[in-house]
Amino acid sequence: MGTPGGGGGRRVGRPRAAQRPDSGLQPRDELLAAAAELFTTRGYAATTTRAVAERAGMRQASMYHYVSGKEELLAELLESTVTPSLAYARQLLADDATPPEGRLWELCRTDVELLCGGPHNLGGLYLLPEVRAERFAGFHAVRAELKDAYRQLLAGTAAGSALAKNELDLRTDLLFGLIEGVILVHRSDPERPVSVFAEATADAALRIAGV
Amino acid sequence: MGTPGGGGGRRVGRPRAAQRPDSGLQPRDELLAAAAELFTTRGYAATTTRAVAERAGMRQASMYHYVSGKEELLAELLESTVTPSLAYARQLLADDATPPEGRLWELCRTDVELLCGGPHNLGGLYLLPEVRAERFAGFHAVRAELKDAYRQLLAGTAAGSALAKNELDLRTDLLFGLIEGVILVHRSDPERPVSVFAEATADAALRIAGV
DNA sequence: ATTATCTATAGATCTATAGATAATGC
DNA sequence: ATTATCTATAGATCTATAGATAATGC
Repeated sequence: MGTPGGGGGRRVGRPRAAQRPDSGLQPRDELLAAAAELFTTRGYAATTTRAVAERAGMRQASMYHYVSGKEELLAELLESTVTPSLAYARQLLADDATPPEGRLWELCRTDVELLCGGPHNLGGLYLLPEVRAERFAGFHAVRAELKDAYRQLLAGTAAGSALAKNELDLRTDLLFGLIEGVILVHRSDPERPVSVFAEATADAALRIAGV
Repeated sequence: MGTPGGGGGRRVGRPRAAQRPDSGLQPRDELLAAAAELFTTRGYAATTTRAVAERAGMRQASMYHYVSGKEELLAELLESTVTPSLAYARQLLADDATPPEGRLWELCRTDVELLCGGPHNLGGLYLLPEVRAERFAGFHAVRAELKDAYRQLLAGTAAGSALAKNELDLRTDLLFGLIEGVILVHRSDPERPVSVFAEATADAALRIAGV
C-alpha cells in the first residue's frame, strides 16, 4: 500500500516546475480545492483552466492528466456538496422514533452547517447559471431527491398533513428557498458563528413550515 | 419632438444587415433586453458581446456605439432591478398611517412580484459572482439601502422592537435571504402564478419575522 | 453633413493536444 | 519502463478599434 499521496516519500515522474510545500493532498484533490475557491469567488466561466492548475501548483496542461476539463471539476464539486446532506436526510427519513418536526429542524440545521461551514461558499455554486446545463443532470437528480426529503418530512408534521398537494409543494419551495437563500446571505456577514446561524435558520424554517 | 425610436418613420444611418420587424425599442434598450435574457440564462461571463449584439439585431461592433461593453449592460440591469423596490420601500417607510407589520408584508410581496414578474429572472443576476466586483459598487449601495429599509420596518414591529441589535441583524438577514432565495426557487416552477407566490412569500416572511 | 451601421482585423486570450523530459522502479 | 510533469503550440475564440458605407437632412 505505502503512503499514497501523503507523507514525504519522493514521487515518481518529472518534478513540478513551481516547487511548493507539500499540500498533503492528491493532485486531483489539489485541483478540486483550487477549483472550489476560484469558482466560488470568480465564477465558473470566468475561471480559466490555467488559473485552476496554477493555483493547484501545476502547469495548465498537466491538469488534463487528472481531469477532462473544467466541467468535470464543477460536476464533482456540485455532487460533493449535496451528497452528505442527502445521506443525512435519508437517515432522518428512516428514523421513526423522533417526531417529524424535530427531524425537519435537524435537517435544516445540518444543511446550513454543511454548506456554510466549509472553507468556501460551495452553496453558491448551485446558483451559477452554467449549472443548468444537461451535463450536470446528475447533480440535479441528487438535489431533487434532497428537496423531496424536505417535502416528505414536512408532509409528516401535524401542520403539513393538513395541506393539499399544491400547498405542500409551495411550502416546500419556500422552505428550500430559505435554506439556499440564506447560504448566500451568509457571505454578507461571514463573521457570525455558523452554528448560531444554522440554528436560527432552522428555527425560521419551522416557522415557515407552520409548526 | 417627433417619434423617437418608435413608429415606422425611417431612421437615419446605414440600415442593419439583418432586417427584422421593428421591436419598437430604442437600440440601447434592445441591447439591454438581449443582455437580460442571455445573462440570466447563460451567465454573464459565458455571454459574448457578439451574442448580445446579434440577438439585439445588430452586428457585434455596432454595440459599441451605444455602450462601452458588457459591464455597462450588467451594471444598468442590476440597478434597474433594485431601484423600483427601493423607491417603494422609501414610500412605505414614510407612511406612518399603516402599522409596520402591514408595510413589511407589502414590501415583501411587491419585491417578489417585481423580481419574479418580469420576463427574465433578473433577480438571479444578483448572485452572479462577477457582481461582487468594484465596478458594481453603485448597485451594492442601492441594495444595501433596500436591506436597511427591511431592517427599519422590522425594527418597527412589536416583535422587532424587542430584539437586541445583533438579533435584529440576524432576522433581517433571514428575511432578506428568504426573499432572494425564493426568487431563485421560483425558476424551478415558473408555472405557479406570481401573485400567489408573492403573497405566500410575504406570509412566510412575517412568520420568520416573528409577527 | 450627419448618423447608424457595416466589414475587417489586430491583439489578446483560452483550451486541448503533441511531444520532450526528469524523476523513480526494476 | 513507467510515470508525472513540463514546454510549445495550433486552432478557436473574443473584444475593441479603424475605416468604409448607406441611409436621411439641409
